[in-house]
Amino acid sequence: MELSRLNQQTFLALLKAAAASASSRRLPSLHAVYIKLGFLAHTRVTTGFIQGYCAARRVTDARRMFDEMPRQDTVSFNSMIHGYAVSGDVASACRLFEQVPAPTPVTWTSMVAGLCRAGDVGSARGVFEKMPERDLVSWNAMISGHVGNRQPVEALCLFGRMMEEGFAPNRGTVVSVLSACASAGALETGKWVHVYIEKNRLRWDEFLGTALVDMYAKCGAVELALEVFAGLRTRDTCTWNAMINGLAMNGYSAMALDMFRQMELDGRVVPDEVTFVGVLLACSHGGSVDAGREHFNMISRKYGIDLVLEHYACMVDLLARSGHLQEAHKLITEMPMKPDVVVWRALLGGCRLHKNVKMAEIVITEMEATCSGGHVLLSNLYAAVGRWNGVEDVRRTMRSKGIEKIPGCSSVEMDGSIHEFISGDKSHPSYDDIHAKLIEIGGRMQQQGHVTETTEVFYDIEDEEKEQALGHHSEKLAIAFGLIGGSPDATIRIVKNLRFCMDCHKFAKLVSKIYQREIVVRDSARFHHFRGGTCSCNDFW
DNA sequence: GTAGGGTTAG
Repeated sequence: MELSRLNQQTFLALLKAAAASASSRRLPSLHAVYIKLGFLAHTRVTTGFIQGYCAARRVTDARRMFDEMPRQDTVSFNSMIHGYAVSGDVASACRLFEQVPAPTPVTWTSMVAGLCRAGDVGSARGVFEKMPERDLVSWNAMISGHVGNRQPVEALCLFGRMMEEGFAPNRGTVVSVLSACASAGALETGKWVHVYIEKNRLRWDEFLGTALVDMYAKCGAVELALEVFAGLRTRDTCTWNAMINGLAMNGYSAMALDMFRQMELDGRVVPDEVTFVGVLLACSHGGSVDAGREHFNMISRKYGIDLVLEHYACMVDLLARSGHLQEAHKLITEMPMKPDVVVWRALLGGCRLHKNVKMAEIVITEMEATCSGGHVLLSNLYAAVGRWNGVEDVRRTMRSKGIEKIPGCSSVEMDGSIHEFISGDKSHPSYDDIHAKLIEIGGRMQQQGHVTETTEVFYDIEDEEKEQALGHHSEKLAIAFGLIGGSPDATIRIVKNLRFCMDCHKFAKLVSKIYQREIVVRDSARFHHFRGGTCSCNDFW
C-alpha cells in the first residue's frame, strides 16, 4: 500500500509526540496500526519507530524492528547505534558499527559520544582520531566528552586544535567550551569565548546564558557573572541556579539568598532541587543556621520538591560547621535514604573544625569506609589534636584496605594555557624557579615574624620536615608560579581539587599582604578571595 | 526538517 506523504508526516508527528511523553504508552498501539496498514516497507517511518522505542528505553523492541525492516539505510543504522549508545550498551553499538556499509561522520560521532557517555574517553578519543572526516558536531562531541569526564584541559586543547583546522565554533561548541573554562578556572579563555559570541552574533539562548554566567562565577569573577545575568533576555531555572550557586560559592551568601527571593518574585521560573542546593550552600557558607533550617523545611512543604541526598548533605554540612554536631548526626540517622560519603564527610568536617574527636570516632565506625575522604579527615583531626598514634592507625587502615589518598592538584591559567601542579610534584619546567620563589617567600614571612602552621601535616615528624612537606602542597606551588609569571598586578587565580589546608590558607593570606597581590582560589568547597592579608571566607570553611 | 554535539548541584 502506498503511504501518502501526508500520512507519513502524520505518523512521524505522532511518533515524535509518543516518544516525547516519557511513558511512551502510545507506541505499541501506533505500532499495531502501522503493521495493520502494512507500512513496514517504509524506511522513514520504521526509523521513526526505532527512534521512538530507543527514546522510550526499549532498545530491544527497536532492534527487532531494525532487523525486520527490508531496507536498512544509513539513517536507520545511525539511529540504532545512537540508541545503543544512549542506553549504555556500547558493546552492541560497536558491533553494529562494524556492520554499517558506509559510515558517515554521524555514525562515527554517535560512537564517540556513546563511548564518552560510558566514561571511556580514551577509546572515544581513539575513535575520534581515526575518523576519516570530521565535521563540527564531531568536534563538539569530543570536546563535550572531555568536559563530561572531568578533563577540561583536554577539552580546551582540542578546542584550540579545532580552530586551527578552520572550524568555526557554533553555540554547541561554545557552551561546552565555557563549561570547560568553568571547571578549569580558565578565565582568560572564557573571556575570549564571550567576545567571540558577541563578535559572531551567536544567538543567545538559556544554554548559552547559563554557561556564561556559570563560567564567570566559577572563575571567581562574580561582577562579570552578575553583569551577564542582568543582561540576559531569557533565563530558565538553570540560569538562576547557576547565579545563585555562583554567589554562594563565592561567599556572597546574602546576595545568593536575595537572588533566590528575586527568582520567586520573577515568577516566570520555578525553583527545582538544584536551586535549593545553592540556597542551602549559601546558608552554610554564611553560617546562617536558622535560615538554613527554614529553607530546608520549605523544600517539600512549600514547593513540593522531594528532598534528595544533596539537600541532606548541605544541611548536615551547615549544622556541623556551625557546631550543631548532635543535630547533624540526628539528621543523618533520620534521613530516608542511605547516607553517602559526602554526608558523613560533612559531619566529620564539623568534628574537625570543632575538634570533637569522640563524635568523629563514632562517625568513622558508622560510615562504610570506602572512600579516602573520611579517613584523611579523621587523620587530620587526630593530627590537629596531636594524637599521632591515631594518625598512624588510620594510615594503616587505609593501606590495608587499599584506599589511596587523592593527590592534591592545583591549576593556574597563564597566558591562555593551564598549568597543573600536583602535590609534591617536581616535574613542572619552572620547578626550580618555583622552588626558589617558595624559599624567598618563606624568608620574607619569617622576617615579618610569621611561623607556618604545622598541625595538618599527617605524621609526627620534626617541625622542619613538616614545613618541607607543606612546601610541596599543590596550591603553594601554584601561588609561587603565579607570582613569577604574568603581570605584577594581575590577580592570581587557582583551582584546587581538594579543600584548603589551614597552613596553605594562612600562606595565601600572607602572600596577598606581603606581595600586594590578589589571589583567588576555588577549592573543592568554595571560593577564597585573598586581599591584603585577609580572606573572604573569614577563615570559615 | 527521519540520524550525531550543548547549561545548573554533587
